Amino acid sequence: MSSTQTLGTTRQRAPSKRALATRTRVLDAAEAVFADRGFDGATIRDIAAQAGEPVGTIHPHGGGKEALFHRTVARRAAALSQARLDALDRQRADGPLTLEGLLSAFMRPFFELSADDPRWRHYARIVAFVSADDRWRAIAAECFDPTAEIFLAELLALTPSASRRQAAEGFVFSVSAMLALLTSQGRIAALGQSPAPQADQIDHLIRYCAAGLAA
Amino acid sequence: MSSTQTLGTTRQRAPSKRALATRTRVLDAAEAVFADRGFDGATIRDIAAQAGEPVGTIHPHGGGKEALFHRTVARRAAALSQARLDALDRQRADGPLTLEGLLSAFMRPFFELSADDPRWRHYARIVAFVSADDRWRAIAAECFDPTAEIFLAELLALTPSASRRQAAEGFVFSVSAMLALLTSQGRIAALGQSPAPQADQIDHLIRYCAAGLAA
DNA sequence: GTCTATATGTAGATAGAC
DNA sequence: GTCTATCTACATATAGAC
Repeated sequence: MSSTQTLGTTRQRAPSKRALATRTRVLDAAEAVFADRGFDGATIRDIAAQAGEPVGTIHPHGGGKEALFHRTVARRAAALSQARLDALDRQRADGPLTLEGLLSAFMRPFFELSADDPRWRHYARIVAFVSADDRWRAIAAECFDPTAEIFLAELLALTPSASRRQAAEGFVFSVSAMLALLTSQGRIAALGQSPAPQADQIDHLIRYCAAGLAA
Repeated sequence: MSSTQTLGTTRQRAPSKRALATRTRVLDAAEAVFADRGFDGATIRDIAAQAGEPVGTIHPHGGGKEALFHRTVARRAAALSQARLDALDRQRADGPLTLEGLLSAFMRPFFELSADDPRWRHYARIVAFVSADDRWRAIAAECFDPTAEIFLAELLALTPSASRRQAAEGFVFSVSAMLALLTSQGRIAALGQSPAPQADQIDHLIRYCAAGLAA
């Protein structure tokens, strides 16, 4: 490939391929470090080292630590939402929606992506942080609430005896259980005294949440 | 009251009343600041300011930031465990133990203490941090696992068809739902679009978990 | 035991060369 | 756009006066 500076007439408006690649590496590195240490525990230097980039490169691409965190969360949010909504459509195509089907559409895509790609596993931990800490409420509202509203509306339709308030509580309980399964494998293994196949765990999670929501 | 230095024959082995009062204030302040900002976000200076003490006073009482965090978690752990075990005994006295009774004994004491005392509310947030982050596994193992084992054994007895592994998963799901209710009031209110009386929420939580565990 | 002052390291951010 | 070198601020921790 020729160098990027000899392209002649092309204006330098759009980021070059190389700049885009750097941005991706910086975001991947931020994802890994934020997942491992949390927002306050992570340092720009750690992220730069993980990305194999000099420290100064992080700021042009991230725009400060908070903005970098925001971008890290936002980057995969649309893909995650789309995977969930696609799964919901597929459940609907299979017949009338059930509680298990609804939960499956919400939860399974996350686990499938995490199984395929370690970066999605990092992302899952970051989602857990964002969901648990009111400090990131604005980010959660932007990235996750729209999809949550859709699933909550379906949940309300499936449990007509529940108030919206009760449905919201049950939804939050279920999401917290899902995030616990994604992030607390260590504790589960310690208490359970044996490793478990992931597929069984997910089936168990969905049964657990469906029964709880039905109650 | 007379000053502490004129007591004559008493050796200065045991901490003076004043020192004990300072220690209590330092731990209360640490509890509040750790709960608000997390371990990495909290600073010794914030804790000192909250306690109304000079910065240097924190180290003699806490022995470093990590040790101070450990002491903060450990201080109320015994009282919490005892409250849970007492509640379990009371449930047993009322007749054969049920799933709801077991969950009630584990969860209600925490909510009752939180309702009475804002410091217990801070403590609840810290417990959530410790439970969610593998970094504090050793502290969790020391402070919470012994009681968790007892309740897990009762749970296994009540659900004979479940393996230990499944019981442990269900237990972790239930604890995460409980902690979500303690820490995510903001998100629940936002999704639910109306405030909820706490008593109803706890009843709902216990019904939800009991149904999930029965599944 | 309590508090003041300070040592030491490292954080986030930026200015300016390439 | 990329990278080097550096600035400023504040973190934890401690040494030593009271």
